[in-house]
Amino acid sequence: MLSQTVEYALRAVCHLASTAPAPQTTGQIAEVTKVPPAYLSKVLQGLRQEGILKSQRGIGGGISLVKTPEEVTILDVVNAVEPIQRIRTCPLGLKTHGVMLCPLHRRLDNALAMMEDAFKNTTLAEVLADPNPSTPLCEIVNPAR
Amino acid sequence: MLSQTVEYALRAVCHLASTAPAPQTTGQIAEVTKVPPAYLSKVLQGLRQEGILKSQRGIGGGISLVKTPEEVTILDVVNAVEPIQRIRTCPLGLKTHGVMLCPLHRRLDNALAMMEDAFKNTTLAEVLADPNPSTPLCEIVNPAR
DNA sequence: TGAAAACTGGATGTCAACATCCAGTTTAGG
DNA sequence: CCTAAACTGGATGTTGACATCCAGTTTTCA
Repeated sequence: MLSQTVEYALRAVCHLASTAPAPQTTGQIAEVTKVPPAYLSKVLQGLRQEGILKSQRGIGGGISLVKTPEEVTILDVVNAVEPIQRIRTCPLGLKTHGVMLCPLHRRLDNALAMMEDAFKNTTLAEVLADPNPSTPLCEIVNPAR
Repeated sequence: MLSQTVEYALRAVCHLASTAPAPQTTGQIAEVTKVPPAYLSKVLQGLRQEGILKSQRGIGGGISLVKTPEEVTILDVVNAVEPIQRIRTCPLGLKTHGVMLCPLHRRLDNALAMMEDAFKNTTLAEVLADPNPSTPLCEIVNPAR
């Protein structure tokens, strides 16, 4: 449903949010998030080009968030990697474009809108602050057993 | 977000629902739904193998719904083509499996659940009965202008 | 200033989704 | 029983997502 690349990107920014504003190297992020390092490098490049992340070369460098975790939403990250394609005109290309989606596509787009909204209303800071026993990347803080 | 194949499958079953219980040939469906005929044939085969559609060979044959439009939901069709993958265990493979999703994946799965619910609560009959000026496959019945 | 750390960009490989084509099979109806 | 209609299954082609590798560039710090 959500692409693998989106999943990787979200893991990475969540980790960066948890260490913000300190930068992390691609290797560090890859290890924590369990994303293939070579591919993560490409994903992070994309996020940098979209203005979500910034990078610093050389010793002590790495990748960090451009904004604070409070200012970045899940939707920002999703849209930077693979924008949610809302259905705005009839996919069959009929002249009924504009607001006149047929009942089927109206419903499909409503579902997309719900998802978009949910993502728009969640910041990285909220994810980090969630009163959940596991940390954002799933390592147990308070094992139940 | 939703694959092209799911879109094609939904168009096809919507058309079949509108003509139910009369069968339609692959060619007829392809024309109305504007789906590549050769590919539609494969999609319909999949839906038949999943028990959503049935086929009849020979003159006068074609494809038709197994159940009535009232009994088939959008989710039935979506799941037959490309099941919605809920997040049930930690995608990082950490030992925190079960109900212990981290805040990030809990939110992603909630979004999937919302979509799943929306699809589960809409039958083909409801789509057809929608008080919308355009028919399920977008041809205008009452042009506004 | 030089060497190691770290990102950058391009080339390349793999695989599944999307798509097409056709020979074969089944069936209705004359 | 024969022919045209219609589905079926396999082979094949195309493209983009996922993934890897490496040579090149930038930067820090000793």
